[in-house]
Amino acid sequence: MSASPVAAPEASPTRERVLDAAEALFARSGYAGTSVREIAAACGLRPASLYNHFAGKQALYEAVLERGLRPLLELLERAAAQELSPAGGEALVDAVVDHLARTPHIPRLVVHETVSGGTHLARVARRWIRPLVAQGLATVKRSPLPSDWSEEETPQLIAAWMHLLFGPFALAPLLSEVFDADPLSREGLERQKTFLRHLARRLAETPPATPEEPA
Amino acid sequence: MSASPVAAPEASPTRERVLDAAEALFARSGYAGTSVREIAAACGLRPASLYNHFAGKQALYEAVLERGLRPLLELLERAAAQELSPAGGEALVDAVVDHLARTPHIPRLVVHETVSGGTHLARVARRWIRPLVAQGLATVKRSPLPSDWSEEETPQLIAAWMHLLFGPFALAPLLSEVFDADPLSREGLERQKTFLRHLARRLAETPPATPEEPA
Amino acid sequence: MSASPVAAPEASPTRERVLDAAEALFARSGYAGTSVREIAAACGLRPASLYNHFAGKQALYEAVLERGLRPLLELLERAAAQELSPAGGEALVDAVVDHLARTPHIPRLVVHETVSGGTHLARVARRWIRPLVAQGLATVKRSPLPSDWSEEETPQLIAAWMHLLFGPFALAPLLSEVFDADPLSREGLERQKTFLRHLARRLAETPPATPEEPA
Amino acid sequence: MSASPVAAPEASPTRERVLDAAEALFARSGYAGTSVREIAAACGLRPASLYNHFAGKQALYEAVLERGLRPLLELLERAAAQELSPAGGEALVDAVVDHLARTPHIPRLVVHETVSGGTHLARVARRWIRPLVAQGLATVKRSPLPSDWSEEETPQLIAAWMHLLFGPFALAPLLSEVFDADPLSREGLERQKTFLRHLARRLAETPPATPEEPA
DNA sequence: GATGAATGAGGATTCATTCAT
DNA sequence: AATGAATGAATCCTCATTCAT
Repeated sequence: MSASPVAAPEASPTRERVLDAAEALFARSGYAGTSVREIAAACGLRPASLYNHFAGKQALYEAVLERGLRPLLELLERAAAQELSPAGGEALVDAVVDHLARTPHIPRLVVHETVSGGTHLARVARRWIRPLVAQGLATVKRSPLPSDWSEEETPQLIAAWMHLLFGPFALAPLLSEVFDADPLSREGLERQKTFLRHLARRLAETPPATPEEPA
Repeated sequence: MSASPVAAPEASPTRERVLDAAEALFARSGYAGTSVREIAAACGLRPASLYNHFAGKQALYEAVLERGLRPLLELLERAAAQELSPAGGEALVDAVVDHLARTPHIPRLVVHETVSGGTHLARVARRWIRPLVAQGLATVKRSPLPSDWSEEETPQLIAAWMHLLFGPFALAPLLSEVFDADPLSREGLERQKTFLRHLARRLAETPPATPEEPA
Repeated sequence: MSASPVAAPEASPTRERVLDAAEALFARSGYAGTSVREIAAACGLRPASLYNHFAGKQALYEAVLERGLRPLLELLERAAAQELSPAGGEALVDAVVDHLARTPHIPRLVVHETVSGGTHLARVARRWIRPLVAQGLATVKRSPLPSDWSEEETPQLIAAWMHLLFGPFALAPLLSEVFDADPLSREGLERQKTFLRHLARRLAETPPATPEEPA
Repeated sequence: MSASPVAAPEASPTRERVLDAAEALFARSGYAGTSVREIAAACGLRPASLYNHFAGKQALYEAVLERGLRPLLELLERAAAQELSPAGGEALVDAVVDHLARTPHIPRLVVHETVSGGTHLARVARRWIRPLVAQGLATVKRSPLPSDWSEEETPQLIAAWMHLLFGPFALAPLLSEVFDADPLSREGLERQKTFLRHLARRLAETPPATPEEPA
């Protein structure tokens, strides 16, 4: 398989090195804020050499996004495929946080892309995320657990979890500055997981009888 | 500056027009992704003219951030100054969402800046947000309402609210694509407020006695 | 007229300087063989400055072609408008040679463009040259002079005159090398005019009764 | 090179394939307008492979010119070697048109090279064409046929035939556009040959007594 | 206050070429 | 003989900025 030049279109030590460097830089500074020169320098090449591996900056960017997003989407797909047991929510939260912690560039990349209204993610969204969300919605509707959440609120709930899961990674620089603690450190992540599990539990439980909120 | 005794030190119709255009573009594409030309075109000027009003792109950017952030910080300051009544959380959520809805560029701008590790926001954070957070933490600690949340979790809680409040604005393009509904439309915002109020209530209430759960 | 920025889209000392330099270089080396740097250097500017006057290399090229072609086409148009007197052919030949001699870059430019199958000239051809040729054909047909030339041969005849008129200018470098005499010098041009007049006379006259010639 | 005793010093199937592709592309777009990549792609190789056959782009170009020019020059040489019979002019015209029609890239290539003042053709001109022209001139002077053409006009006459022979090939794209008929089609070439024979006859014949042209 | 023109620095990309394989 | 990978030089062009007007 090494001999055939056609076989695996993506796999070569250099190619991966380029992808790694590009991933880090795109995650840090976004598409527009990253220059091909920087990427080349970061992986010990000259700019011209990158073009032996990728058709251009845009193609490189999409390859980075593709490579980074696939495992995440697969994780979510696998999760969506299983019925959500009561404890399942917490397990999923843990799994996602653990995954994101292993590829911390990706959530920042995703947020960069999303906040810029990037066309590529829009395509990914349509092809991958929408079915996922659809399945998630279906699952949530079927599951008995949400107590006082109305059906109308489920989109917000799903979006909220997205913000809660991606936000800490994407906004890590600011949070680190504000709270004097690196949220991506081992303890930071552990705390985050504990917190999100706690939150998941609280949201899944039946609320106490609400004493007729006056206002 | 001569007329209004209270207003900002510099204010002129053109200046404001430039700031408006720049705010929209920086919010859409970030600092690196926005060119001075675009800004100039968007407010009917030539690039050279912008330099009659701002020292440069960076200065313009900071002015935009400054102008956009001040009211938000003041809102939070006022909120932090009051004791948090039980219903106060919900009121604050409403107030913040309403404010952000009125300046929807700002949360996107903030997320752009934050995710890029922008140095400017870091400074703002140190000067403005940290004291705010400190005061918030103090208030939360004093307040009787948090039920089963440990002190350790308050930073996460505060950060979580930040994600929940800013996320929907920042990631609006993706959410719109995924949920087939514009989260920044009137109904979208109303739904979001309802949801967040609901969430605030749930988080503030004492949880039912959770019998088991060993870990 | 100087004050209004809209009035004359083409006219400014610098712009003309750029067009002059570009015309000479494009004529010498063709579109692909001429770099923006060379053009800039040839008119005492930096490359970036050219973009204050032209949208890009292609636009500059088309402006050169436009500017150079218009007078030539107008000359031909005026000529085509008049009936072709017997001596008219010779006068036209003289006029065209004189015109081309005054703008010797243009025929080379045209040949460059033509031999490259340039898309721009194709458009010009359709819009300008075709009607000209049509009119020329009509005139020729109406005129009594062609003696033994058949109607079928008129396209060839017209094309031949084109080659005879443009060729000496376009291929001047080679001819100069081969004949040890600059065809674009004063005497060269005079000789060329004499020759073409002679040729025109010979082609217009009725041939002597060709006795034999079987095939 | 081993098999054929007479043939070119270097010849290999691949080499010829490369030359073919290069000839077509150089003829279409000129030297500067043709990239090594294009040539390689056109003959199913990678750019690097070309360097196994040619020292570089320039060498490849010269090989193309060499290969294309040699038969043409030999044809002219043979023609020049014979006394020019009265009908010889027409026969030569036919022979040249037939030859050019068989290698239509070459005239375009020559025009490209010539109009660019290419250094290579200049060398070829000095080494090959000048002697040819010299011999042609000598022949013409000796020959009784030109009637009213003065000796001074012979260079123009020779150049004119060059324009008439090469022009239709080189400018084929434009002519095709203008006359709505492909001059390189079979009928087009036939018509061109007829026309040029006609022209040659007319130029060779003694003109009728010119009635003292007044103007 | 507005701008046309100029520009140094840098943008992405293509070029012809080399070399180890 | 063929090529993947690397690269210096050059490509066109955009950038933010300045300055005289």
